[in-house]
Amino acid sequence: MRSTNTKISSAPKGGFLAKLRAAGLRPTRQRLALGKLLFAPGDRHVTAEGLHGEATRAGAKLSLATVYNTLHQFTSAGLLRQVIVDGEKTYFDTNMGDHHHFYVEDQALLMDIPGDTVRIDGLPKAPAGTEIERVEVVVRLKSRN
Amino acid sequence: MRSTNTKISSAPKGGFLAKLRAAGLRPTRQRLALGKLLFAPGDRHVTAEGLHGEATRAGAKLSLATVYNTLHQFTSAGLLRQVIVDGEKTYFDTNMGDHHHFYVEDQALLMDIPGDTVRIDGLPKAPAGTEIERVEVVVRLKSRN
DNA sequence: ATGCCTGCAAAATATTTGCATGTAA
DNA sequence: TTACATGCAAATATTTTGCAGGCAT
Repeated sequence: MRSTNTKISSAPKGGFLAKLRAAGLRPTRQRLALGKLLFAPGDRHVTAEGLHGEATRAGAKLSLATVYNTLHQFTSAGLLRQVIVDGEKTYFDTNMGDHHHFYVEDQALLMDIPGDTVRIDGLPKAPAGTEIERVEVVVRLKSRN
Repeated sequence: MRSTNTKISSAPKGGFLAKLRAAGLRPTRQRLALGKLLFAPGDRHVTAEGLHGEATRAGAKLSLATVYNTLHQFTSAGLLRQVIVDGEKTYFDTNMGDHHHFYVEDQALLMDIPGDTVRIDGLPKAPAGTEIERVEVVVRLKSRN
């Protein structure tokens, strides 16, 4: 590495650094850069590739593989949730609350639906030997031409 | 090709051949072999790789790419539906009726939930400029150890 | 100082496409 | 016969892993 004078411990993102440590993840330059992008605004939906692009444009130097690894680490640590809607790309959601999703297929655009307004009735009980982990609702949309 | 004496038009699968023609798809050896596997029993869930394995074991000679292409063609023709639950693999479902899914994550096992018993209330209306195409419910299960 | 953990290059896996070739009309 | 659609090899896209080396302790 050329020049690593960057101070890391200068209290950058409020609780985020604490969250990282609690999860046993070291606050590296890469983690902090991605964390800043992910947790700064409100809720976000990102793909690995999209986030890598953002980070790169913001001047961070990291590989796409690191973005994948970091997203999965954040997910294991309970900071992100994985959303499966597309088959091609995996989305990660910063909204950890109970909620569902709108997905506009022709724009590959993902939006939250607040969870507490939605009620699902009439589900059969889980098959023998299994238990329910989560119920996910995806409302697929197409944009009106 | 070595020996192509196989008669194709000997009325093999009841309505399936007619369906193919209606969709503008020629009843080739490969299509018929896959169609037979897909539409013979009751409802099925397959992956491209799984179906390719079955077909090969049954003695058909075709490449995995052809299986992918055929599955997509059947989907466009309205004979199959694509189900997205896993991110890694794409599943195809022969059940075209309105229904939902159980998905056992640790076994990559997909099961139908009859659609007409499930009721979903409290969904917000579709965002401006879009309309609802389909509402999908996936109940994620884990097997009890 | 040192050993665990990180980050990335390279590999693995999944899917799509371009074109030589077979097939239905 | 002939044009068009098909099926597969090769290319592409996405994600995971093994290990050299950086970092917190």
